[in-house]
Amino acid sequence: MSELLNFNYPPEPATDRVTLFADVILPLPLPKLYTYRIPFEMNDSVMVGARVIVQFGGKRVLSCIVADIHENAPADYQAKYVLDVLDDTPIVTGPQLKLFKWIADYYMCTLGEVINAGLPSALKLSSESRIQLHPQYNPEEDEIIFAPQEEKIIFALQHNQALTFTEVGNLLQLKSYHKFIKSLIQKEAIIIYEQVSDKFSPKVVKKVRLTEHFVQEEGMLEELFNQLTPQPKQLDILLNYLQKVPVHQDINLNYKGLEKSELSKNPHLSASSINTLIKKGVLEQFDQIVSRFPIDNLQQQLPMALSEHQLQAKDEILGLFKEKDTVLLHGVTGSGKTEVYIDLIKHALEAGGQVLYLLPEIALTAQIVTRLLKVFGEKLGVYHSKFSDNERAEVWQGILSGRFQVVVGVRSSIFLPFHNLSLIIVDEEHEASYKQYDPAPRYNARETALVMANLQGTKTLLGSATPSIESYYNCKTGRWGLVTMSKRFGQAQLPDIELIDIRDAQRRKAMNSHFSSQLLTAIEERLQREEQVILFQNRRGYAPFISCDECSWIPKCKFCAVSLSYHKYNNELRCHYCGYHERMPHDCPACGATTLKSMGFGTEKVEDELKLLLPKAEVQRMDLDTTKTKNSYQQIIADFENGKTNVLVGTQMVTKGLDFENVSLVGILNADTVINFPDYRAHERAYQLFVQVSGRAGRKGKPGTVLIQTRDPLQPIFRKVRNNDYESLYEHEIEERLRFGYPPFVRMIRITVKHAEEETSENAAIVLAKDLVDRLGKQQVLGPEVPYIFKIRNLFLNEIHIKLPRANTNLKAAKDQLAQAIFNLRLLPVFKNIRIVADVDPM
DNA sequence: AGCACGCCGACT
DNA sequence: GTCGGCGTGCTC
Repeated sequence: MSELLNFNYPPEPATDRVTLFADVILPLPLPKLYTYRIPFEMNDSVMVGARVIVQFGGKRVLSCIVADIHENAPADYQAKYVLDVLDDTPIVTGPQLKLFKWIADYYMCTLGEVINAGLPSALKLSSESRIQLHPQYNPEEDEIIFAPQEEKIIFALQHNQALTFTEVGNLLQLKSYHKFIKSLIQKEAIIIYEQVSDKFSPKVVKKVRLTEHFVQEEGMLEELFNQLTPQPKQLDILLNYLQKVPVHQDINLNYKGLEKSELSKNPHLSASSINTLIKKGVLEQFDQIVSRFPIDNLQQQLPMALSEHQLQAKDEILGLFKEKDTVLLHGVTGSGKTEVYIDLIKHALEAGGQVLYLLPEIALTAQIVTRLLKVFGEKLGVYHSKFSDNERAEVWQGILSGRFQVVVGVRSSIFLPFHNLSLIIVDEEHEASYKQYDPAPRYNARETALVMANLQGTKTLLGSATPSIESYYNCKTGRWGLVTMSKRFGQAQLPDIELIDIRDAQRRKAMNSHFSSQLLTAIEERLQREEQVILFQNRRGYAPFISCDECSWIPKCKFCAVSLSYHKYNNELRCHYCGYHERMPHDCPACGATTLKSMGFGTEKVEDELKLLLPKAEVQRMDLDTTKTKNSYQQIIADFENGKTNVLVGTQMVTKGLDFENVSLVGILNADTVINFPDYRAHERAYQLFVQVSGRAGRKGKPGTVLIQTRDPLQPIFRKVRNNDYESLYEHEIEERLRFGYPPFVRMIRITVKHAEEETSENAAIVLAKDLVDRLGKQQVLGPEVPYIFKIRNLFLNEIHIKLPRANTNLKAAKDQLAQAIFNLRLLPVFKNIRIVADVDPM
């Protein structure tokens, strides 16, 4: 859809007496809604939740969402007119608008930012200013004197319908081309118009079918055969068509027709003879909108019958849903939670509602999608960040039209236009990736899901083998229901977990670089038995930093306060915070020595060394660097699945959702970096990570082994992981959180103050913190403090933490105070350019 | 977020 | 004298 839009919309004569105004959400980080006047003839077509086109500012034309329609004329300004309506039904539903509002309020961002994150950009419209020749301008007759540049533009416009501003710039090889455009407009040789194009285009296939009267009327087909006998090629096509579309068996099959490409891919049948048949009126061509999610070759399959434990869990969940809105399913890895979900989804669908099944990015794999497609077929929509924009828009429209009733998706699928949810599932509920950190909205999809469930009066099921402390606390206090599955599915047993003391191994000279001989031997054994191994190292790249042996020089990022990581495959030093990279120097830039040594180790080094130590092993690495291209992830998984690789080395990525039957050993190369992370959640995370990785070992009959290398084998967390003792982890953690005042006992807001000058950043943080103490009380404000990484992208950081007791706090009031304090700070001229980010419930 | 307006340095 | 740098402020 594209159309010319008149700039100054002329109001039509009043045919309808009511003057309506629309408050719209612009897709910009603006704090409030903007009010536009609805032209009378659009009174009936403008709807809340539909997109309209408006002019915003001097020339920008934007599409935006109507949030409200009313009759209150703005008192202090003249409202511009709504230019056009894009949708004949709302694309944002009522409950969604309420949810967006909640997100904006709770996470302290603007509605525009929520819309921006939520809408696939194919549903957002882009406008680009274009120029074209003035309709009244006649180059032959009108004698206007042009500058040479202007002549160039006119010439170009005589050969092109229109030019965008950028194109004009390129044409003239000039940045300052606006004056020529301005002058041409004055001379009435050109006009400017805004083209707004709707980028969403459903996928269309060309199909053909027999013209109706050949199938409707008796004997017509025989006659057609006779007619076509002299043209063997055309007859061939007809026979081919009838073979693939057996009209004689069922007349209705003809209606669906056959893809044109399906016919022409047969080398004997040429496209031209197909076209001849179309011209003759034997066949007719038509377009059909098709799904971008083909489910061909997938047989609908009934889900496996639930085991006794699964049935029991399901019944418990349904029982608890009668009294609680939220239930946590705590099931050990391999206990078969997914089957329970599938069963519950079926149950919810039968009740006639929609279902949202949330998964973290790395857990949403082809494996799980295939499994769900087999059960739910065309009813299933998949929403993944790797999908193209059109595909995402298609899921959006598919939910609105009722085509998709189940959606499996990542964090951002919480924004989809559901209107009739009957169940939300949040799997791997503890995952930190449900929280978006940058940019705004800094929302947590798990929390947002609970709010959405509440808005739509439905239930939420959270699932995890290692629940977050906060969620478990909610169960303990009785707010949520808790269902536990403690048995692994089938004969699968929990893996045997062993610790390897690195220090001891070093003393005994039993370390081969980063591998203990125990781990190496174990890997070799598996290779001999043709079993597979997963190795986990929580760091990508080759080495986290390098250092000169002579002078101890360490390369640092120019823009961030971090050392550069060494990536061997492209011989680069790279900053993991801003992406800055440079070539690895040959010798030390500080002292000239050729003694640069890599320190520490990442996945790349593990892969490298393992290949040297075990030359026979097929080693593959899976981390951010090896999964950048579109299909690389699937390829790595496929190679591992069919046994082409024996050892998979990777980061977090290898810990989630992958089920490989042949993996009998999992190795954790350095557990200490995970445990000693400076954060109140470090132990919780470490426990989750170790349990999740361990879960990859030994499925279906074979008990697996997990080897953990550590310098501190007495660290209590290992005992808890070995004994699968979540309760004891929880008891310990919740006590600490109560004692030191952390969630779930307080709500935290992290405020980051950023400025290019170290001192200004610090001063602003001090002033802000002081103001916050006055407003909220001394107990509630911590800091400011300089974070461990004190500079990112050339901005110096300072942090303030606000802790609001969960009980007896007016959260809204506190956030208003915070917003006020930030606003006031900016009023001071020194702090004009200060950037402040508030992160509610940071992870 | 853009995009205009506005006030200071290096060029025809 | 102009071009063009980006600081600041507004957009219904």
